[in-house]
Amino acid sequence: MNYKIKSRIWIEADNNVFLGEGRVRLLKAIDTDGSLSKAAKSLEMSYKKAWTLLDAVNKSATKPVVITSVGGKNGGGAKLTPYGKSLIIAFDTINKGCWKYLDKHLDKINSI
Amino acid sequence: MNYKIKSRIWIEADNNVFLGEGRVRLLKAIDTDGSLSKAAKSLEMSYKKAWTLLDAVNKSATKPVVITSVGGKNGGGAKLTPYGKSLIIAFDTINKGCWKYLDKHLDKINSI
DNA sequence: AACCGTTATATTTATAAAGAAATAACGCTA
DNA sequence: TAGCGTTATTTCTTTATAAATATAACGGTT
Repeated sequence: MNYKIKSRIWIEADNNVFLGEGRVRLLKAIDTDGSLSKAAKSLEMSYKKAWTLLDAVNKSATKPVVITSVGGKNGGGAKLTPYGKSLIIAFDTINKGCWKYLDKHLDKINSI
Repeated sequence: MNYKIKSRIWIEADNNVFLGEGRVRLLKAIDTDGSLSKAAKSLEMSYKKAWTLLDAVNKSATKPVVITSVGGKNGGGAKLTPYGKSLIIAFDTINKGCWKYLDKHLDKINSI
């Protein structure tokens, strides 16, 4: 039997978690759906949990990541800023690179 | 303010966690102390928690990692196998390399 | 045979995290 | 002004995790 190697990476700001895989997944869904409640539904997550995650992201970010609006034509919505979109891309790039690095070095374990 | 990037890596065997940072820390303490109960104390962890961790390691390992003995001269003890010692070294090597990789690419986030 | 320091295990009790449900507020539309 | 679909927030309940406690078994030593 061969072992597998796994990882989780996350970004911290001032000792608080800012971005992780779950939060990036939520940001992607917001970008697709244009709404926090719809994003929550599409991820099979409670609205409250999604709201709490997004709130944490916005509070620890150095620049706005998602702009929310309440009321109006369609009831409101949530929209990623260009900064938010760039964050998703950068995070995914680093994450995939990390996986690649780890897979490349797993034989250090399997060959013992 | 600048972001920091953090990670956790772990090894899985057959969809079960085999080795992670906490388990490696425990193995190191066992190697130092020669006893699971002493290792637990030195890590300020309950004996039961330490035992459960070690049990999980032994159950999912492909080769013996720690040999325990009960009764006898000093009441018994726990001793790493050569395989166990090699695992610690390999895990730490990969983990440090992962940190280095991530730190090198953090500017992808900070420079947005 | 009694003692000792271990490993091994079950049971109970706290504590923390997650989930569910309800409600308010907002601003456009009709 | 009543209705709609959102965001925003509180409260309560449930579930999962961790911690604490107790006890058995082992095999040398004295």
